[in-house]
Amino acid sequence: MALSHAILTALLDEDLSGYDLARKFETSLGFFWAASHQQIYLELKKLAEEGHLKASAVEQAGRPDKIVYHLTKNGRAALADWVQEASRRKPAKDDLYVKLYSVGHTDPTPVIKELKARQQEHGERLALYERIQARHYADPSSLPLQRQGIYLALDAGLRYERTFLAWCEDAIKLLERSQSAS
Amino acid sequence: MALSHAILTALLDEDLSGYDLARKFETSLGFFWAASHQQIYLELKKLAEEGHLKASAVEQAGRPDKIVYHLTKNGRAALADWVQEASRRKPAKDDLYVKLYSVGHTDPTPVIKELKARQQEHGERLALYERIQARHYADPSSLPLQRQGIYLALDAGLRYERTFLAWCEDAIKLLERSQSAS
DNA sequence: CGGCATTAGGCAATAAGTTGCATAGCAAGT
DNA sequence: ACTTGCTATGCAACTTATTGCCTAATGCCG
Repeated sequence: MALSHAILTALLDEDLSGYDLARKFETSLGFFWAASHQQIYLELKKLAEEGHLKASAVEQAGRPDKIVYHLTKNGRAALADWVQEASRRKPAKDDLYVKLYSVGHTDPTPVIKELKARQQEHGERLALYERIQARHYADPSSLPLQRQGIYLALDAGLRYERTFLAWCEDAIKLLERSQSAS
Repeated sequence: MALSHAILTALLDEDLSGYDLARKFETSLGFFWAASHQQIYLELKKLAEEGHLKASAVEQAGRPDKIVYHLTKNGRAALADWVQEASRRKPAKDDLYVKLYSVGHTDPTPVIKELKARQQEHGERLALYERIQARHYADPSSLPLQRQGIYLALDAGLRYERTFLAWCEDAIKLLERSQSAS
């Protein structure tokens, strides 16, 4: 229901092969909607069957042939419908929060360890977002409309990572304090 | 893989029936890991079969009988193992961000509309978190260890909602500005 | 008594996502 | 000749989650 729409969205800009899409989903749209190549190839097949995409085989010299997908009028309409549908907030579904609930019952050390690992991980992600922003979205008000949406998504990512990191730090402090107190 | 652990976590505190758990997942842990009653009953069955939980039928007067689940030593160990495992960040997987990528290609009006709806929704959620915090977690440093983890999860929720709302406001501003400019 | 909400539990079909594996062409290095 | 790595596509099995539906006991309201 949703990866399919992400794929249609990615194909608004340009025709792409499954392989191209898989790489695109490692960055950009993939920051917000991750997908494996297996899943992508499967969805592409379905979308082509449903008439949302048109597949065309492209012979290549020097590398394997590929199948390039093009968004049809049909697909464009389906995407527009989906954009119009209201969507709801989703719970975070992050293991970390669940683990916090066990803190009083078991040793908090592994949770602290994980918080520190997350600090690292989210710090790296923040740095990545910051590089992208500095390189491509430094001046948001001068951006063409097509880039403004992406800028906003990136901005949401930046704010999220910063908030998470600040929380992380405080969480570690609190847990370490009560650990040494006991 | 994960709801099962959330259930085990919820049963650390007290023995509960499937029905009780389903209600618990409407708040508290459910803020971070949502689950329907169908899914919960299914997981409970599996967990009991695997020996992580012990099921006991309880006859009730004045209401239907129920099955109460108790965390076994086995289940407690499995949970401890899981807490020790490292977990990774998850992409947001929020439709809204995907929709932003389509902004330059279709009319941004529905996206603005959705942003406003989200403002409402996240505002309500924030208010709920704030009520809970004021009522139960007003003074974090004096909290017993068992409540500190929950406090931290709640705090993460509070910060997330505030960050999201601030972003929402700016996003609406930007999109409305470029809409009127075109 | 009838209807409705609450408590309590469940099944079946489908959708979505993950994991592991397989195939194959071609280029470049050793 | 052999291996490594990138490009390119896919299947199968499994887990996880969603959706829609169902049964049944009881309490309460009118």
